[in-house]
Amino acid sequence: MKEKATSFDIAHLAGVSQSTVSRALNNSSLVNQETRERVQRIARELNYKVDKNASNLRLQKSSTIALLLFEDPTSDDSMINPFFLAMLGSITRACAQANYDLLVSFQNLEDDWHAEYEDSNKADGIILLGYGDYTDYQNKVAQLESQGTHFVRWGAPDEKHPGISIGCDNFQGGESITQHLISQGKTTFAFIGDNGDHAPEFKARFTGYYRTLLAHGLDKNSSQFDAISTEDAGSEAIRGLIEAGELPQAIVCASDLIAMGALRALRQAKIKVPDDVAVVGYDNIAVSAYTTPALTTVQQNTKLAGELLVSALLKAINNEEVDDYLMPAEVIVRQSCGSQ
Amino acid sequence: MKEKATSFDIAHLAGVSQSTVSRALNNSSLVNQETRERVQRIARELNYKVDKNASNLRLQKSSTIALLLFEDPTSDDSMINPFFLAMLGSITRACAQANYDLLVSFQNLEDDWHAEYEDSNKADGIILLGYGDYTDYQNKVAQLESQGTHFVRWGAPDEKHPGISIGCDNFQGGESITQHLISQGKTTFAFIGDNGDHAPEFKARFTGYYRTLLAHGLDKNSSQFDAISTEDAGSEAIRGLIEAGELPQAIVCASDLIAMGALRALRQAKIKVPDDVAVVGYDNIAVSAYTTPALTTVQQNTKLAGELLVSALLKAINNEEVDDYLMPAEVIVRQSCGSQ
DNA sequence: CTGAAAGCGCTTACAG
DNA sequence: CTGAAAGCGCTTACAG
Repeated sequence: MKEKATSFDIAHLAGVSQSTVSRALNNSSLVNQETRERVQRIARELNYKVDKNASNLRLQKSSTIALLLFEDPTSDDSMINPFFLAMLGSITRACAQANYDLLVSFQNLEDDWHAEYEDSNKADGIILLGYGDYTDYQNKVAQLESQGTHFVRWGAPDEKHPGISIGCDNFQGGESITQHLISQGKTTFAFIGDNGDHAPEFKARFTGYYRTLLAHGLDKNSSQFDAISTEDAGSEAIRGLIEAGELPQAIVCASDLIAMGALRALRQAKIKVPDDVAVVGYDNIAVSAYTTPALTTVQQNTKLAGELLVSALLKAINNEEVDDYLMPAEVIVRQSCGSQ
Repeated sequence: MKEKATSFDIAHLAGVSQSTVSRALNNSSLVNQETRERVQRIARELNYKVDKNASNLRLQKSSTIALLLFEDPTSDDSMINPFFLAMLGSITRACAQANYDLLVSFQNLEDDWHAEYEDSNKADGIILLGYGDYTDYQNKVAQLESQGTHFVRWGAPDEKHPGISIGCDNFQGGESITQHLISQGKTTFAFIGDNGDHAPEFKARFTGYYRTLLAHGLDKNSSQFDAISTEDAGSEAIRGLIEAGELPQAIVCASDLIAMGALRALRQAKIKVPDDVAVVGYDNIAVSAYTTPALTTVQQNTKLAGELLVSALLKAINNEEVDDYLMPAEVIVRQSCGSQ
């Protein structure tokens, strides 16, 4: 393995000072064009690359963004929520476009919380995805804020949370999907998903759902069953619902993963979807188009979300004013709700 | 935003020299225990974190691994192959466990090829995932090798490729799935997927498929249709197959994505799977369990793959001897082949 | 347009 | 056990 070339090596070969090499490589207008071209040519020949550690140290920045993914503590360790994977993809692309590197870290509950990315100058800012344990999450966000760390979080704006948030309107998503079911003539409902303060996204979806029923005078025809965002929890909740007695006309699941489990449990119980009961999900993960029947769901635009998260963070890093942004959620109609 | 504390600030507060602070924080045994504890306490109070750029610069390493994902140039820009996303997840976990950071980069064809991660000291080594354009890929691998970069690639060992490879046995996977179909009594076959030198993984799967037919004297009963790894290509190929005339008893797809498209095209043509024709895929992506019928496919163990890639790279970085590794591929039987 | 010099914040060989 | 000093490889204010 060859020794790595430094700017001094190039300076020597080009017969100029090291300062001039640095200027030439940074395309400074201060340097003679002929000199600049010569230096750049030599740099290319030597396969020279600026040492990022040195340049970052000098410039006190890193051109790197850290992505922290907080997973649901109870979710299967080997499986990452497909929705976050999709987000990861779009964030990666957006970073590349902005010429930033992306440092990825999955935070498990057991891990030490290390938000040291910015403190240690490894990253100029942080994107937070997911909640993990919500109480824990709030502490972490508060800590980031108090340290003056630049960060953006995926989620709804919230007075309890400082910092910039980019999210998708879970309340409106809950409304829209419920509205769709009502317009299909459904009159009795069940909501499958946690509805507590520890799961704010699900709670907002539930609230949108419930308010819509209320507006139509259907709020008495609703039940709710707890479930975290896994298939197994969905199946479990459906078994509870079946045991509880009468089947509703429509089952609204707080996530696609829950809906997958619901479809499975219903199939096992020989209950036909959508003939006996309509089922809808939330997230529009890739799988949802392929279930039997294909799942009607609510889409969050992950491509746009990634772009917004990155551009908002970059603005924050440059100390520009940034507003929270709430994207609209869009109903994707497939077969599981009986519309088609 | 507060100024970041440096080791000098801590030295000042602790009444010791900056060298001692550095030693104390690195748990050097050279420092008095009482002093060490005092320094560490003050560091904690100030929320001090070692500046990674400075320490990396000094140590000439980065404790960071770069993951380069080469996508199929023709695949939909907004969609990342779910198989790679799964790999990404397991690599991220493995890195975290080894206390390495992970820099993620998606390389599009249009992008400049920049393997400068190690050259610029941003990463100590590189993991290559995917091929993109294969000819291009070979040049890049050769370039990495000639520069003495530490890298590991996902794929089969190959004399034409220098460097360490970790992969899954595509030849054996092709054999196993074909063997399974033959044991189900199938006697006529079609293979959907490219079979050229630009797609070595598909080619190996095809070769395993074909050799198995040959061994059973069934090689005359086989046709092959080109397709890259997308749904659309799969649908397109199936339409070609249908137009070509007689339907085989089994369709072997070179990837699950192709198989998805195949199922779609067959459904549109009112051809029943598995009653009229068996269909099998390759990869066991999450979606494959949810298609109708659920897809029989070949699994590559992504969790193990991620761990092996990371540990092999770490060994290479430490200049230890590393061997190529070829994982076995496992047939996952579901409904689409008619076995259940 | 160019060069000599300072300094970013660390780690560690050297001297005590 | 501790401190003073060198040096990792850059960028840029300063002087010319």
